[in-house]
Amino acid sequence: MSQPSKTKQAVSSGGAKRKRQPSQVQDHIIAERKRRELLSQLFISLSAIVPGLKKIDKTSVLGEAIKHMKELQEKVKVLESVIAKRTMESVVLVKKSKLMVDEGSSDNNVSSSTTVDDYCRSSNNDDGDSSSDSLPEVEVKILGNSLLLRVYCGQQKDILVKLFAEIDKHHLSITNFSVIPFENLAQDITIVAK
Amino acid sequence: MSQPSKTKQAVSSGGAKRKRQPSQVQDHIIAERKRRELLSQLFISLSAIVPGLKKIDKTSVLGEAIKHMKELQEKVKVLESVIAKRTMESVVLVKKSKLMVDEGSSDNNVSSSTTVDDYCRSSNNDDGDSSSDSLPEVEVKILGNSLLLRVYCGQQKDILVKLFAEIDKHHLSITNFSVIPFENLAQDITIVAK
DNA sequence: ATACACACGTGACGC
DNA sequence: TGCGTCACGTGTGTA
Repeated sequence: MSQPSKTKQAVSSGGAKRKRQPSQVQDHIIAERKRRELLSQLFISLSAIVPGLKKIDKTSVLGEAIKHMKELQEKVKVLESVIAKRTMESVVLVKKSKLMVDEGSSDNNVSSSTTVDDYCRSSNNDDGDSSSDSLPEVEVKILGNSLLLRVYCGQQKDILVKLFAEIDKHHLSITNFSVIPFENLAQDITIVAK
Repeated sequence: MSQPSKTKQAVSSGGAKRKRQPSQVQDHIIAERKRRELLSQLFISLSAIVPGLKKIDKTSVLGEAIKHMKELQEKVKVLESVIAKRTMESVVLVKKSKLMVDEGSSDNNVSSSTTVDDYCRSSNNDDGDSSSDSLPEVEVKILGNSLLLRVYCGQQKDILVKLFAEIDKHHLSITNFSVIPFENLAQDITIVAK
């Protein structure tokens, strides 16, 4: 710690520069020291959360932090898009299931790309059952070129025509069919088509 | 640019300090300058990718960068777990609806079912679960004092009598009954009793 | 010893 | 005016 103590009290002439008093200089030193210490600690904290850090240079830490941050942002973007796509599929599914129930009859020209696995996913809820509000339950099985469709739903009257329309839209012919009422509240529909 | 030119060639005695030659001092200055410039640029780059930055202090930039990086990592973690859960559900679902697709008859009546094949394959060679041994699938729903029993199984002839015996054992009377064959290999039995 | 990295004190600029 | 921030040159330690 050198204290040059250049107490230069300039006169009022040309290139004069006011010198601070020693106490202020000391304050300045202390403040700067504190600032540096804070910065160093931040660097340490940063290097702690950046994974796979070979060098602990400030430059390396900053560079790797930037790189990793960009990767993270890109990753978040991708993951969010994946989730969005997933939920989108789910929504499409629910929509497809709902169109059997609702009389809204929205435009359903999605018959090209939606495959049977979509139907399978449509009955996805939590593993525990117990939530009877998510009717109808739809289940699809495939064996050879036959398709078994089972629908458990409430007692809407128009659900059968919608189901048949949907089946017909996929150019399937029904080979077996059964509808069983359940306590005047629900019904279990089983269809085999090929 | 001051050149003190303190060429102090110390002797080998006590507190001697070797002084560099002027060119080396200059190199040192230049090198340090370059290092600082690089660091500043890194700070700028960092502040560019950290969103919502009010202050552009070095400390603030570092602090916000750390904060944001932690948030990103946590977000990635959550999103990945969500996706894992989603795909898990998907696999469980497909597994639950054990549709068995034989790769031979890919007659495409049932619209393109390639994704179904994929899912089935990926879920079938899972653990050593003998695929068709988990039949029959049994599902029971209870509504009021009625009971809906659905059995999906192979074409055993004795399963019906066993089912009826079981139902009779619980003093239930069958009010509705349906058995639907499925491709000469399986059958879907639906019973309502009360 | 060459090269790099760091912390320090210090002058300067802006609010 | 003072307080906070920055960049600079420099000394020192380490590989």
